[in-house]
This record gives sequence, C-alpha cells and structure tokens, in this order.
Amino acid sequence: MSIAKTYLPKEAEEKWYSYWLENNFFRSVPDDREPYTIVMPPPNVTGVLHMGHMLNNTIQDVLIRRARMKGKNACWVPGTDHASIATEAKVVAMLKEKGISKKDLSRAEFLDYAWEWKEKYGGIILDQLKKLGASCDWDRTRFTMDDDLSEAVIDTFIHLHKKGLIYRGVRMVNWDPQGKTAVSDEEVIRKEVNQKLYYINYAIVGGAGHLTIATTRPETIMADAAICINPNDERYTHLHGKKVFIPLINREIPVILDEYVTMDFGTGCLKVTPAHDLNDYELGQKHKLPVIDILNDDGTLNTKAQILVGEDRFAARKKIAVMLEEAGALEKVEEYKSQVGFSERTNAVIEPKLSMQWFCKMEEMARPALDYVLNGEIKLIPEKFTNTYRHWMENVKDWCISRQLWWGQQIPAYYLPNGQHVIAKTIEEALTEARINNPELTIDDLRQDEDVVDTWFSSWLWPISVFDGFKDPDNADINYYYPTNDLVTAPEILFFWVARMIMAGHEFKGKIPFENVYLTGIVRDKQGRKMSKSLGNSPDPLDLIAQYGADGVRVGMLLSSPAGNDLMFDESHCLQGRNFYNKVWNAFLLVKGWEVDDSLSNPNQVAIDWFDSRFNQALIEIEDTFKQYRLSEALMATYKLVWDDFCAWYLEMIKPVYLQPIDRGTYNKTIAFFENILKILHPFMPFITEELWHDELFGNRGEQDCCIVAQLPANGEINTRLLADVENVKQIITQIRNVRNSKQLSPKEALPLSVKANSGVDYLNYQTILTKLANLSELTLVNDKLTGASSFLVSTDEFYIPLDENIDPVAEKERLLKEQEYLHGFLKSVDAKLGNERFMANAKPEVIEAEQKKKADAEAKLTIIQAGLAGLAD
RNA sequence: GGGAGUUUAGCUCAGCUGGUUCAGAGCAUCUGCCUUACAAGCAGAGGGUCACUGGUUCGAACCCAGUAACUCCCA
Repeated sequence: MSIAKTYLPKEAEEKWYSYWLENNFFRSVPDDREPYTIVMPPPNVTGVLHMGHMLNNTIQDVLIRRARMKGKNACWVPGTDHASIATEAKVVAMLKEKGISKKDLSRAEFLDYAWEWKEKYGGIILDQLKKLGASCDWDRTRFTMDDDLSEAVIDTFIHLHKKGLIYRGVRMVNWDPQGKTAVSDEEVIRKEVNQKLYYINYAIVGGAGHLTIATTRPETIMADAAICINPNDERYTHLHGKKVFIPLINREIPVILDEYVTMDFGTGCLKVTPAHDLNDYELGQKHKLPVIDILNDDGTLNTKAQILVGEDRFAARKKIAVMLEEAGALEKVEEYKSQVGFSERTNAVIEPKLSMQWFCKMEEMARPALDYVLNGEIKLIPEKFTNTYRHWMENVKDWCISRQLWWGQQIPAYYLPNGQHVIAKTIEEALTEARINNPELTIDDLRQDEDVVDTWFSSWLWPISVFDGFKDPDNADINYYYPTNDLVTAPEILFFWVARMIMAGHEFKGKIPFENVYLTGIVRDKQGRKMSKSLGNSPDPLDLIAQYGADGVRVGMLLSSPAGNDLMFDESHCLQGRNFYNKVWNAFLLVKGWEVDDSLSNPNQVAIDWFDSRFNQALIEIEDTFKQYRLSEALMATYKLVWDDFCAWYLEMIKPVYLQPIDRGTYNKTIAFFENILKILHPFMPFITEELWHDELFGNRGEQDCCIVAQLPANGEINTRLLADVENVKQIITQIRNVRNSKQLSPKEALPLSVKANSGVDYLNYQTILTKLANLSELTLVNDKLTGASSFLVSTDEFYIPLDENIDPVAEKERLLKEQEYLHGFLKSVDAKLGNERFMANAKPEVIEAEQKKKADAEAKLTIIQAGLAGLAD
C-alpha cells in the first residue's frame, strides 16, 4: 500500500467512522468488565451544532475513547431534549408561515405538527456530532419525550405529589408574554438596560398639593394599590394616614408606611403594584392590599386598566407618558439604567405575574443533594464550583414546574366539576378515584390540566430514564451502568440540571447519578465575547472540520481548554491541530520509507532505551493529568512527547543516512514505538491514528484489530539516570549548534569534540548520538583542558572544539567573565542562606541539602571558568 | 446591593503543601536555513517589577490585609 504525500482527512473520516459503526465498536452491553459510562447532556431538538457542543462532546469523546482503550466497557449514551418552550415557539413560527394559527388547532393536531417537526429536525445535532467522531452508542439514543421517558415523568409527578412534595399555588411567576407561559427563575436572563425613570404626581385627597413617585413602569399606575413611604422619612410625615388619587383614572389609594422603602432612592415615595412586581406583592400581602391585575397573558392591558385597554404594555408606556404630560401629572423624566429580565427562550421582557402554578418543594430534596457534593461523593471539577453550588442549595426556592404549553408531558391532574382535582396516571384511574367521593361522575366530567411540565422535569431523570430505570428498576442496564462516571456539561446549568439530577438520583435510586461533574467553560471569541448566533462571531463547526479535519478541530478545541475556564477560541488553534497531525503523518512517511538490511547490527540501543524511558515517563504524566481532568495538559504532554521527543530527537538519532538501509532491531523497535504513539494519540485524534494503524507497516491487521479498541500501553520502567544523561547530551548538541551558528560554520563540516568529563559520565556511550546530531568528526576524552578551542560547560563537564582559526580571545574572555559574574551572584545568594542561622534552624533538611549541593556545583563550575580565564591570559 | 472568581511573556495558560539566579509551556515574533519525512518544516534567539500597596517570614508569583480592573452568580 502506497501512502499519500499528505493526509486527506475527509476520506479517512468517512471511511473509519463507518467502519467503527459496522464493527459495533461504539456499542456497549453489560458484561464482566468494569463499566465506564457517560450520559450526554441532550441537545435541544431545535438546535444545530455550535462551538459549545463541539467542546463539550470532544471532551466526552476523549474520555470515552480513553476508557475504552483502558479495557473498560465504555458506554456513551446520546439523546435529545424536547425543549418545550423553544421547540413550541419554533413550531408556532413554522405554522404561522404556513398561515396556520396555533389557536385554530386542537391540542392533538398541534402535537402532530410538533412531532413531525421533531422527526425532521430533531436529530440534526446528533448527526453532526458524527462528523466530529463522537463514539456514542447510537443504539441507545433516547429522546426526553419517548414513551418510556414520558411515563417516567408522569410517574415521578405522581410519586412526588403523594409525598406532598408537589403542590398547586398562586405565586408570582416569571411570565413570558410572547411564549405565554411561566418560566423558571433560571430561564430569565437579566440584562442592564437603558430605561427612563418617570416622576409622576399623585394629588393628595382632600388637601392641596401632591406627592411625587418615580417609576420605570408608568403603564402600571392603574394597578397601584397604595403609595408607600418610610415612616422615618421626615419629609413626608404630613402624608401619614392620607390618601392620594391615581392620575388619569382618579382612583383613591392609601399612603402606607413601611421601612422597606429606601429613602434616598427616587423621591422616597414608592408606588405599590402588587400584581406586577414581586416585592410589591410581598408588601401588599403584608399590608393586606388588593391585587389588581391589569395585564392580559399576552402583555396587553385589560379592562381593569380602564384606559389604554388592548394596548401592548410598551405601547401603553409611551402613550401614558404623553397622557400624564398633558394632564400635568408628569414632573420630569430621567435616563435610568436598570436590570430587566428577558426570557431565555423568546427574548421577551419577562412580566412578573400572579398565577396558579404547580410547584415542587425543593428544601427536603436539596439537603442530601448538597451533602453528596460537600462530602466528596460527587466531585465538581473544577472545585471552585462547590461554593456556588452550596450557596444555591442553601437558598433554594420551590421549583415552578408547570408551563402553559402543549409540547411536553401533560400534567396528570384531573379537575372535577366541583373544582377539586385528583392526580392519576390515566383519566380512568382518576375517575375511579374521584368516584370514591362521588359515584355519579363520568369520564366526561373530568378535565385534565392543560399545562405540561417544565422540560427540566424530564431531563432531571435522564441518567436513570435512559437505562429504563423507572419502568424496570432492577434491569441489567441500570444495575450495570448506574451510577454513571462522568458528566460533562456547562456551568450555567449547574443548578437547573445538574443539581436536580442529583436530587432525582437520591430520590429515585438512593444513589448519586454520577461521580464527577466536569464543567467546561464557555466558548468565547478572541475578544472574549460569548459566541452566539446573534453576534455572528461563531464559526460553523462543520466548516472548520472541512477545513482542518475533525482531528485538527478536536486538538484545536482542547489545546485552549483548561478545565472550567472559558475558552478563547481562535481558528489558529485548529491550524496548530492540523500541523500536528501533519507532523505525525510525515514521521510515518519517513519510517515507512526505510529499507531493512538484516545483516546490519543495531547501533541505536542507547537511543531506543532512552525513548523507551521517556515514553514511560510521559505515560505517567498523561495519566496523572487525565486523573485531574486537565485535558489540555494531557494533550500538551502528548504533543511534546510526539513532536519533540519522538520526531525531533529520537527519529533524528536513529535515522539512517539518506537511501541507506536500517538494521532490523532499530526498525522493529521504532515501529513498535510508533504503534504506541498512535494509541496515546487516538483519543485526541481518532481518525488519522486509525488510518495509520491499518497501514501494512504494522503487518496484517484482523478485521477487529483497530486502534479504537487497542489497549493503551502498560507502564514500563523508567531509567532516570539515562534520561538525565540524554538531557545533558541534548544540551551538548545545542551548544555545538550554537558554536556553529556564532562562528558561521556549516552544519556539513564535521567538528572534533574533546570532553573533560568531571562528572564521571561516560560520553562514549553517547558517541553515536553526538556524532550524528552534532556532526562530529571525532569524540575524544581528555584529562586536561584544551587551549585555543571554543569551549562550553554542561553541568560540570567541560567541552572543547578545537578550531582551525584561532578563536577570538577577547570575546571568549567576555563570555567567561559574564558566566563568572553570574556564578558569583548565585554563590552569594546560596551562601547567604547557608550562613543564615535562622535558615539553618528553620528550613527542612532536604532544602538545606539542596542548597549545599548548589554551592558545591557552583564552586566546581567557578574553578573551571577561572582555569579557562587563566588559560586565556597565557 | 450580597457572594464567588480572575489578574504571571504580544496571545492562551501552567506554576501542587512558600525553598535553585524562579520565573515556565504552547502559539505568535525575530534571525539563519528549501539540510530529500515534514517550509503545515528545521536550527537558534529575544521577550515578564508575577495588577498595585503594605505586612508576615531566614526566604513570597505562592500566605495575610487593603486598593484597582475585569468576569460570573444571586438580588
């Protein structure tokens, strides 16, 4: 098989991805091996692949592939989330384009459209992930609204209701007037917005004058129930017990007193609008004020407003400002910055609204979920998120789980004609239960709650439900795979997803759902802005893959991705990834091009032993960084091992002269090294490694003999002495190259080297390497220093290159003096420590020993340098 | 307003329980090289008052206090 001059990613990616699938390498079924399990955070069925998914899933794939190569039974469960609000909004928009209005459809008809939409677009991200190389067990793909999963949601609802953890109540909720649904606190995005602060005069009843309030929402004055002032505010003592008229509608409201009001904000007079502000609602409850709701569900004003009925809240705001102005009630308008909540799904401004909703009590479930993290049973990575997690769990509020939507699991509550409700799995069961009190009831008397549950109320069950842990709680899969090992997700959903999965894990399995939570950063652009469609600053991941190859993009993502920190993404990282696999490809070309001559003996044993040690050393380093989830560091360690140690040093050490054959021993060993390198590279760069794995250079491979299922190399011996010596040898080579550079000597001109080895290292062992890499004509061991030679020191050993032309004694002297000065300074600082009684008394013995060794080394070097200086003076 | 975090080379980041004249990596930059695996490369080089100010210590990038800037979470 001849091999292409350059690697062609596209072909290899298609070829090997199908091959892996055909051979079921991604498939996992329970067996005797230790399981390693990840459940994928299910992407929304509305989405397309973006950079965040790329990062997230690359990390998961690296972890899964590595586990697979460590002999574990690796199972990565993919799936999608029905994302009720987002999807319903998309479907509504799609229908609108077709000229169909949601309100003209029955629930069933609408759901037919929604399912159709889901079938068409639902799997897009999963399909795109295949391009990245994601090795998920696709046979296990789940969707949060699959029958089994939905049934689990309903059962869970019933279970928690029975335990008294689910209740119905009136609360101020975050209302999305566009989606016409309540959303949870977590789905509200607060943004600072430039607004106007309107100063409005309210006439005092039965007296002259007025008071002035400041508000950003003048359109809500018609819903005012009171004006509140601080009892300690001396400016307003004359208002105590008074009433005022709401401008324009002239309704009377009382002035109430409460220390809640900040005296130095605005005018110190606060309008209290219980129906349209959370704080005002609480204040209203305290003072028993009426609740006047003047808004419709879609954000328009209703008849209770009396004026501007039917106008949208924002249009009404503008109009009422004009009306107030005309009525002389508008004192002034100021520019004002404040936080406004927006719906994460529709981007509409959130309206605080009182409504009847279903809630799930959190406090009781939060406690064990917090403990798991605090006692380390579940580890958050990076650890800093533990604080945030604790803070949230200690201040948790009840979870509003109902959504005024159709797309999702419909709440299993059935209302009776008398207004009571029963919770049951089916309408038949509900009827049976209802008949206990009223045998007359028929099915037609029951009406199921229109609402569905929050999407997170299904995804919190994900680690259990994907293994059918609800329907069949003792099945082989759940027993084998649960608890899962690692969860890789974004910190922004730590609470509404991760925390709740932990609660569900405890509640329904009595066990944690996963052991480690790796929280990835946000992918940002070079300027630090979050990548988003609206900013248009996100590259299309599929374009990147086309351009740099999936391997290049994977490496590019991971190189810049320290655990838990945001990732400043720049395409140049992908370029670095591409350059890296190109390097591997070229190294392969080199080795593949060699001819073997069996009659040759192996001159490279030292180089082979050295790389072997170096490789084993790197294995430990890589394992260690993986354990700490420092993937970028693991990749960098691999990168340096391959590029620097293997390509730049090892291959150069053993490479035969052009067109010369290589001995059998070196050849076989090098191929074995290469195969090991492919293995450690595979999790990061699955495609090129699989491609090379199957080259005939490695002999005949069976059908199932693939890199993806190869076992990572076992740890081997590390000869630290040899490693240290070769570090010296590398320094010697660098020094000789520097001498060539500074003396303008051609690399082709062989140079003689004399060594005065004060350290006792036998440099003849490294003669082959030195001769080849530094192009030496001879290597001589000497006992005395050479004069008239260029010299340098490595550790305490002296090296001399006799040069034909006399070297420049002035420059040489200068160099030695500089070195001497440095060493004097160094010695001085060491002596200062060793001469310091408190240092000697307080420092650890190892530290003192190290200082003493430093002193000895520095003194030895100084002696050599002084001798060199003396020689120059001759 | 409350809480958390960050600040080290031009950029992105390491720097574990203070201890080499401790400041490190990759990329980028600069200087030589088209030396038949690789110019998507090779060989070298430069680059930092570790945000600032004080303190603790024999010794501080690391510990403490304060200041500044930025980021995130909660209100």
